[in-house]
Amino acid sequence: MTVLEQIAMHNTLLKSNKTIQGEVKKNRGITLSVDCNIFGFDKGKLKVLVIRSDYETYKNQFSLIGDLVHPDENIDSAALRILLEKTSLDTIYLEQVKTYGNVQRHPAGRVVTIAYCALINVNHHQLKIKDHELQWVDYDDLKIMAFDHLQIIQDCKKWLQQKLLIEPIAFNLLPKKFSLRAVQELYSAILGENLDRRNFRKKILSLGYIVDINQMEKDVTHRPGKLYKFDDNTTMQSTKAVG
Amino acid sequence: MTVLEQIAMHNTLLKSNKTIQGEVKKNRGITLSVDCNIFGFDKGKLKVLVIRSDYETYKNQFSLIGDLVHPDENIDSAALRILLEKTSLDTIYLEQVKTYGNVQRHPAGRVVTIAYCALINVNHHQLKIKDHELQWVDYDDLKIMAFDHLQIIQDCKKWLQQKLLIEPIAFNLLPKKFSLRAVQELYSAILGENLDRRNFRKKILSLGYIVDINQMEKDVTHRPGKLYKFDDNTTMQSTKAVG
DNA sequence: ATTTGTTAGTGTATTTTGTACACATTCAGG
DNA sequence: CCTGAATGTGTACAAAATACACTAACAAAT
Repeated sequence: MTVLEQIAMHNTLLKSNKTIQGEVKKNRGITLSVDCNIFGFDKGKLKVLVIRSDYETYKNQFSLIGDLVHPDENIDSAALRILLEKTSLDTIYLEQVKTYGNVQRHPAGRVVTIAYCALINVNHHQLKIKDHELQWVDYDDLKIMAFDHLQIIQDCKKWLQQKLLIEPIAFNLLPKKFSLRAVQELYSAILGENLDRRNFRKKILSLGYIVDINQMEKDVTHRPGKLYKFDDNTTMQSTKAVG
Repeated sequence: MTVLEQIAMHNTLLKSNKTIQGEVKKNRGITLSVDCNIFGFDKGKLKVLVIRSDYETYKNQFSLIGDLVHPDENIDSAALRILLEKTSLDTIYLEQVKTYGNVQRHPAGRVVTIAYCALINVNHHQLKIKDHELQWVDYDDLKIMAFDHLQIIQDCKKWLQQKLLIEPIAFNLLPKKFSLRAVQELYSAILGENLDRRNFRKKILSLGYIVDINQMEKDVTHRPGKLYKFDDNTTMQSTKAVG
C-alpha cells in the first residue's frame, strides 16, 4: 500500500471528525502520536514550520505539526502522512529523532510522541502551506511552545548540528541551485558559529558533495557567484528518507 | 516517587499475573513497550545481555529484556525499572536510542517499542543476574533474535560507535580501575578496527578523561601496567543517566 | 562616466593533529 | 636464568585546520 493510499484510507476512517482529545480520553492505555519538526532555511536564518495550537491550554501558542498514529499505520508512514497533508511534499528528508513520554506532557491524557525531523527547501515548487495557521518562524525567536515542543525543537537542532558534521544533509534545505555563500550561511546558521570564507570553500569543495553547474547567480546586487548543485552520484546519504 | 517506589507499586498492580500477550490483545489501540539493549565488555569482546524469549513464535531465540510501559509511568522510568528488576543496578548509563513501530513487528498485536541502550560493567558488585534465562552473548555471535531485536542491537552499536567519538561514555563498560590496554581493547572492539598502541595512549591521555591512580595491575602473567580511573571532575558526560 | 557598496574569487605560511614505526623493561612461569 | 608476553616511551612525516588580504565583477547612485 502506498503512502497516498494509506492516507486516503485514513481520511475515510476519520471522516467522523474525531478529535485528538476524544481519542486520548477514550483510550485507557497510552496514546501514540508523531510530531514533525520541519526545518527550513531562508534569508540566512534557520526556520521551523509551526502551527497555532488548537488546545485551550496552549491557546495562542505555537506547536509542531503532528497527529495520532493510527493502529494500522507504521510510525514512519504516519510521519510521512502528516508531512504530505500539511506541505504537499512527498519526497523529503525525514528522520526519527527522539521519543517523548513524560506522563504529564499532554493535558488530554497519556500521549507519548515520536519526534521526527524534516528538512525542506522553503521555496520547493510542491510546497503548499494550505493551512493559514501554519507559518515559518525563526528558530531563534521560538521561546515558548505548546506541550514540550520547545524541548523537541531544541533537541532536533542539536541532532541536526551533530548530523551535519557527519553527513551532507543540509543541502535538503537549499534550492537545487545554490551559491557557495548560501551553503556557508546555512552551515553557519546551524552550527551557530562564524566560518572563515576561504577555508569553508576549500573544505566544502574538497568533500565532493557539490558540483559546479556553470551558471551564475542572477538578480543579485553585487558580483554574481557561481552556482552549484548537490552531487547525488557520490553519495545518496542526503537523499535518504524514511519509509 | 522514587524508582523503587514505582516498581513496588507496579509489582502490586501486576500481581494478577497479566501477560504481555493478554495486555496487547485487550488494547484496541497501540501498546507501548521499552526494550533495553545492555552492553557489557569482557575479555576483549563487546557483549549484549539477552534473555530467552518466552514467545511461542520465537521459541529458543534470544530477545532483549523489555516490558510494557505502564500508563502512569514515564518512559525513562520504565527503562530504569526494567534494568533494576533484571540487573539490580540503579545507577547506570542509560539513554534512549530509537523507537520501532512497524505494524507487523510483534506477533501479539500492535506494539511500538522504545529502545534504550545501557552500558554496564559486567563485574559490577551490584550486578545480580537473577533470572537464569539471562546471559551475556558476544555481539558478534548474535545472528538471529526474536522480533526486530537484531536490528535494534545493530542500531545501538552504530549509535555507540558514533557517540564514542564525541563523549567518553565507554568507561561505563569498565571497572573503576583499569589499564590502558583495557581501554584500547574496548575502543577497538566498539569501533571495529585495530588501533596503534602508542598513538592511542597519547590520544586518550591527552583528552584528560582518565587519571593515573598510582597503582599497578596484579595477578597478570606479564609486566603489570599502571591503573587509571575515569576522571569525573573534568566531565560529567559519561555518568549521565536518564531520569 | 565615475564612484560606491557589496560580494566573489583566490593562495600561502603556520599550527595542530594524525600516523607510522622499534626497542629496552618488567613481571610470571618454567 | 631463560622465555613469553605485555608495558612504556619518542621522533619523523603527512595531513588537516587555521589565520589572513587583495583584486575582480556587478548594481546602484551620482
